[in-house]
Amino acid sequence: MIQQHLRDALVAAAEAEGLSAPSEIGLEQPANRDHGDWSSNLALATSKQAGTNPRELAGRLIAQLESQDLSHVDSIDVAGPGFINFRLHNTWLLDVLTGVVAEGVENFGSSAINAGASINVEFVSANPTGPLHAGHGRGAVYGDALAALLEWTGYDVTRECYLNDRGVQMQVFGQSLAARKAGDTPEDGGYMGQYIIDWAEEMPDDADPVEWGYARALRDHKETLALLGIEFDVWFSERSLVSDGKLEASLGVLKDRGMVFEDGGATWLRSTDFGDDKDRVLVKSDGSYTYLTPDIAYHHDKFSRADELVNVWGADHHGYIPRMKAAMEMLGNDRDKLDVQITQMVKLMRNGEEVKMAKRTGELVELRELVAEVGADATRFTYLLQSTDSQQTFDLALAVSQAKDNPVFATQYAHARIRRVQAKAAEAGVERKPLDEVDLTVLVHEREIELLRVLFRGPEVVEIAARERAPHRVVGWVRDLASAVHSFYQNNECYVMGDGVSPELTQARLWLIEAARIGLAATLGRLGVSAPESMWSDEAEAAMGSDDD
RNA sequence: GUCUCCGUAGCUCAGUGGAAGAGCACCUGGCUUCGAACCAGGGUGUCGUAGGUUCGACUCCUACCGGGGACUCCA
Repeated sequence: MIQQHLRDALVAAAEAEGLSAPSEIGLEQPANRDHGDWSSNLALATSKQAGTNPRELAGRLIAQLESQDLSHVDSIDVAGPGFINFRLHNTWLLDVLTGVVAEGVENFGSSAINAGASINVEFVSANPTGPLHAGHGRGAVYGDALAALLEWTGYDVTRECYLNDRGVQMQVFGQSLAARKAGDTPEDGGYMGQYIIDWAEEMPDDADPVEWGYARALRDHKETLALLGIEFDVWFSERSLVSDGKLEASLGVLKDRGMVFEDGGATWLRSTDFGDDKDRVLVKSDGSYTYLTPDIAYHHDKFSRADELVNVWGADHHGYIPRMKAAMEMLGNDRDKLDVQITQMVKLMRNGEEVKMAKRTGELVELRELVAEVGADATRFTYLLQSTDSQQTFDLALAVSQAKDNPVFATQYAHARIRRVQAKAAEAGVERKPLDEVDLTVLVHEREIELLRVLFRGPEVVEIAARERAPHRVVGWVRDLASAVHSFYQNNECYVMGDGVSPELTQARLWLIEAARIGLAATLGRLGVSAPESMWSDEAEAAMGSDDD
C-alpha cells in the first residue's frame, strides 16, 4: 500500500534527523490537488522536538526523503505551515486497479479488522401491535446496512429483532381489536388506527384477540421487511424470558448485589449509582414488571451471546440509554460494549406536505406503502443518504425520479452504462485479455486517473463507516464513484473503442471500467441495493433495438 | 428545568484536529461513435454566537442563542 510505503520513508527520514517519529504519522490525500497527492504533517508534529520551526524542519526531512529514491514519487515539496507534500507518478494508481480486479465484487472493501469478534445488531424491535410505518423504515434499513458494514470488516454478525410480546401494550392492543370486532370504539388509550378496524374484520369470531393480533402484526412486519430484503437471524421473544426464568434470574442477581430497593410497594433499581438521573421502577406496586425489567434480562442475555452489542433505537428512546447501561454494569457487563445508535426522525413529504406518523391516531404511512410506491432500492438508498444524527426529509417524488437529481438513479445508472459499454465491446468482437498481459501505463487521462483515485479511497471509507457506524459515508463514496464514471464515460476523449483509440488503450480502458463496475456492484450490493444491468424496461429496450435497425 | 440531536453556499445536505465540499437551483457550452435519463465550464460562505485547548478547530471543551425530540409505577 502506498501509505505504508510513504510512512516508512517518513519514519526513516525522521530517524536520520535524530527524531523519534510519532506512532501515528498524519498522511492524507489533500482535498486540493494543488497540494500534491499525499500530504504529511510530520514536520508540524515534531518541530518542537527538533527545536526548530516546521518549515525549516520540513526542508531537512525532504532532503532525507529525496536521498531515498522512492518509487512512485515524482517530487516532494514543503507547503503552508510545514506540510510535506508528495507528488506521485500515476503508477501507484495502476496498482489500485489490479488490486480491485483481484478482489472482485465479492471481496472489494472487505477486511479482517474485526475478524474473530462477534457482534449483535438489534434493530426494528417494533411493538407487534400494528404495521411498521415509514419511521420504522429508517431504523430497519440503517440497522441492516450497518450489519452488512460490520460483516465487511470481519465481524461475526447476528441480526436480531426483539419482540415485545407481553405486557400492557399487548393487552391494550387485544382489547382494541375486540372492541372494533364488537363494533365499539376502543377505550381511551387504546389503539385508534384504521388498521385496527381492518384487522378486526379479518379476525375470526373465536380468535383470542391478543394472540391473533400478535400473529397478524408479526406477519405484517416480516412481509414488509422481506420487501426490503431484510432478514433476521434471531427473533427474540420477551415472553421467553419469563418462561425460561431468565427474567427472574437477572432480577435475582440485581437483588443479591443490593442494586434494588423497595419503596411504596414497588421495587426500584438504584440506577442513579451508575450514571442515571433517576432510579427506575422494576416491579410496580401491583406486582407487574415495567418495560425495563425484561429488557434488562434481554440485554444481559445478549451479552452472553456476543462480544459487542449494537442497538438501533429511535430518537424517542435516547433517555433510556443511561438506565440500560447502568443495569448492564450492575450485572457485570462492560457498558462500553453496548453501543446504542439513535436514529433521528424522518419527515415524509407527499404532495408537498409533511405527513405526520402516529400509530395511535391512525394517521400513519405504512412502510409497506412506501416501498410499494418507490421500490425497495430507492427506499433503502434514500434512507441511507444522510447521517442518522440529523432529521431526514424523505421526498417520495424525488426517490422515483429518473434523473440525476435522484441519487439512487444516478448511481445505478453508472453501473448500467458500464454494462452497456462492455456489451458493445463484446458485440464488436473485442475480448478483454488477461490483466497481466495489458499495459495499464497508457491510462494517463485525467478522467481515468480520477476514477482510480476514487476507487483507491473505497476500502478506507468502508473502514471508517464501520467504525463510525455510518453507512451513509459509503453511500457518499459510491455516489462519488458513479459521478466519476459518468464523467469518464461521457467525455468524448475517453471512448473505449473507435477511431484514435489504440488496441492497447481499449484493453486498458476495458479493465478500468471493470474495476469501476466492481466498486459499484460491491458497494451497492452490501448496501442492499441492486446493481442493474440496464435502466431500461424491457419494452424500452426492445424499442431501442428497433431504432437501431 | 434536565438530557439529547441539529445549526456549513439561495435550497437539501456531506465533511477522520490539517489547506472549506457535493447535489439541486441559476447561466453558458456540448450528441455523425460504446446510453445526452448525460457531461464540461461559471460563484456564492462572519461553518449559529462568544470564549478555551492546540503549531493548527467546521471538527475537541465550556457557556450562551435558535430549532426538533425525550424526560410516566407507559412501552
